[in-house]
Amino acid sequence: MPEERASKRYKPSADEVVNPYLADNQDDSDNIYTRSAPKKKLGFEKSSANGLQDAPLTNFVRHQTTAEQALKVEDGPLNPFNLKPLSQKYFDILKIRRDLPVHLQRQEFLDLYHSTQILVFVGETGSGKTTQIPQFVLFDDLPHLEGKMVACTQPRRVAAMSVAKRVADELDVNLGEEVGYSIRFEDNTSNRTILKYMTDGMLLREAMNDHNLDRYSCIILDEAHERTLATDILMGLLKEIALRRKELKIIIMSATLDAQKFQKYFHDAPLLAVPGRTHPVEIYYTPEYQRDYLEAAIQTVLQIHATEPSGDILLFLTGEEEIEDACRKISLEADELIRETDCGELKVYPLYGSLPPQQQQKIFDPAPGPRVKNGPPGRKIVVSTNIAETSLTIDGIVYVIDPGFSKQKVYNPRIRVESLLVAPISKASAQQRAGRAGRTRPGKCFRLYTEEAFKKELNEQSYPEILRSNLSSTVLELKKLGIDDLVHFDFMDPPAPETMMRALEELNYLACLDDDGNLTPLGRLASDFPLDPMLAVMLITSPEFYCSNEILSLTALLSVPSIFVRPNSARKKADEMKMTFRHVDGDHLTLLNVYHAFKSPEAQYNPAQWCYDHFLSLRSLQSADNVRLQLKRIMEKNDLDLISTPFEDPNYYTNVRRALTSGFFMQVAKKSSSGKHYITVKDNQDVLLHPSTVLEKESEWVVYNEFVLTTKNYIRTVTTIKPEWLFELAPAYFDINTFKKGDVKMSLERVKQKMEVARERAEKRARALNKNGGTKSRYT
DNA sequence: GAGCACTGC
Repeated sequence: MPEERASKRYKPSADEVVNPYLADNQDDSDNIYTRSAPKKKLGFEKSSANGLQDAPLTNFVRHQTTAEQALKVEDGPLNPFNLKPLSQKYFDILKIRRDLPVHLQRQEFLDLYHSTQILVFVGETGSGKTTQIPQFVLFDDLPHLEGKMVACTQPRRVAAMSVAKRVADELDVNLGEEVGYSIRFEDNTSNRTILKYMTDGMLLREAMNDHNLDRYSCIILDEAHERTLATDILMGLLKEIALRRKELKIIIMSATLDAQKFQKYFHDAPLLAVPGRTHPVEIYYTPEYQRDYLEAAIQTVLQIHATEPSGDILLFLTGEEEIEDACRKISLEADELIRETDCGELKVYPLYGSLPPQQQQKIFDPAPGPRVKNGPPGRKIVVSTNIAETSLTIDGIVYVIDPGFSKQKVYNPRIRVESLLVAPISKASAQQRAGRAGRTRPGKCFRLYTEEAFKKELNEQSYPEILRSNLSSTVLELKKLGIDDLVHFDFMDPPAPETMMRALEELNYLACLDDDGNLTPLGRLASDFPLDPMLAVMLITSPEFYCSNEILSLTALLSVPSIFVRPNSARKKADEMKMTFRHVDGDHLTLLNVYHAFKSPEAQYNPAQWCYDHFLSLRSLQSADNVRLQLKRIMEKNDLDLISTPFEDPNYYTNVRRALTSGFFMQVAKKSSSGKHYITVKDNQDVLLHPSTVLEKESEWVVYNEFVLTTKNYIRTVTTIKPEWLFELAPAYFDINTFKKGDVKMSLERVKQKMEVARERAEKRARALNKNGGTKSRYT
């Protein structure tokens, strides 16, 4: 079988990593990113903010320090950042740190860092870049002298938290003081903080209110190769900020693969590459195309178990159902294998995002021991989605099986639908997967496709998220970030024009942007909420419908994973339980009912038990509570009233439905004349109500929360509305002249006529009433 | 009569 080393170890030579242009022209002002600001000598003669007169850093000159200087200070005895004596634990960790590959290149890093405003840094797994580089920067940037901070972004919350904790230990400070982290719902920093780990989304949020990110002297974007939406926007933004703030330093950190693309994007920024520390992984390909990759995967598992030395297996599949199915089959076949041969026990663990945390934890259980004394040891196999590719690391994996597929989000701007499709992975992904076999010792990766297919059919990189998403939120954010000219915004990968047009159009209908594309007051308000624009607009306008408390709850519920649990073993019971919360007018109102029940004293007495009994997800309900609180604070900050229609008022639920319509008028469907399906308004797509709905089939007009494209076109989470509301609440969108001829248009015309007649009658009645003096409910 | 790859504010 053909072989290939998955993890190459290399150290780039100097001419590979140093851009000659920059090296020769360090002070050339033509290069906009070369820093040539005067170097200040920053002594401590005067009393500095921290009173560090005898501080170990006294002789450090900002942006002129050397590795040697830093090493000496690191050796103690005083902590340079809080002047306390350094602990034994600190020195123990220091030894390990000095052993990391990145340590050898500290001076090289500083030289490059001094020479440029923007630096691209490439470090493979195990190089120590995430923990060490920000510290290298700290000793050179001395942000505390300027009242600034160094920021390091991560795509995931757990990473931001755990790395911050690690680095706080390494610097011998308390987490939240000199070193802290900031993620949604939790800001663990203080006025002493000089190094802040944070999610990329969090930094983007900060940029919305601080366009120059003035509180930072250096910004490090880590894991940039993952190309999250937030990282992509931040890169474009930082490219602009760099022009306005010549003294700001920027480091883009990435795994090897597309470093050149980053360099090129940042005006040929210099590159520093540091090797990683992983074990070699042998790659095996199948000699021919595998029609049934699931079957091939199972056979490979059994073959490894029967013939390979001990070591755990990681198998990548695409989704929950496929994984559960594979786990069952593997267990059955393994039992048979054990009966027939003398091989060890095989323990099978599924792993995917929606698995309850206790079950996710099980993957870390050690592999089973031998069945008989002196027999072959047992083995564990983890069958996982992409979650094991980046988010979760399992030590002890020696064998990886990669069928070459994953579920990927795709966006179709024409019908404005995001959906999940099973598609071939990229070469970069395949390499990442293979790398999972070499974390603790040399490993093997079995690719269930041919080498030819790998070379010719797989894309180099996965498509960045920005090319696969609905961008209405992003466009609103960009506008709030002060980017007026979106067409000329320098995206690393510009999204499809149609996607941008769709987003602008949607925001215009929502009155978040005016006809010239400028942010309206409503748009500015909406951008303050971490929500999809439609949800934000619904929430902001809800006080007008006397139900902002209810819409606040509903918005939170729609922003978290499904609160309904439906175990395979008890589907019927779960469905029955759901029906006890049912509101006939639809799923949104049913969600609200569940939430209210959850908040009742009876449920709060023992929420875990209550949720279990009612087939509800405690995790989702709690996170909805969390989101609700955050949104509530933003509402209060913006003086948006929190009000309810009295529950006894007949309009209680009607008001909620009207508020819902005011945000989701673009997601309305009407029953077809045959009554067999629904048609989406304006897009004229044939859709079906999702089988999970509690809605009765008679409803003529509905709003829906999601369009899901699976085996069929479904609309999910649906509630009935009155078509009259559409003209009343979104007259610009429901301009009959803009509709294509057909079913929907005809119905809308009839509704409009009826409304005319009713209006005339009402006027007559009103004139009569006025004479006699009438009353009106204030809640409609 | 079905499903929820994974993140993030």
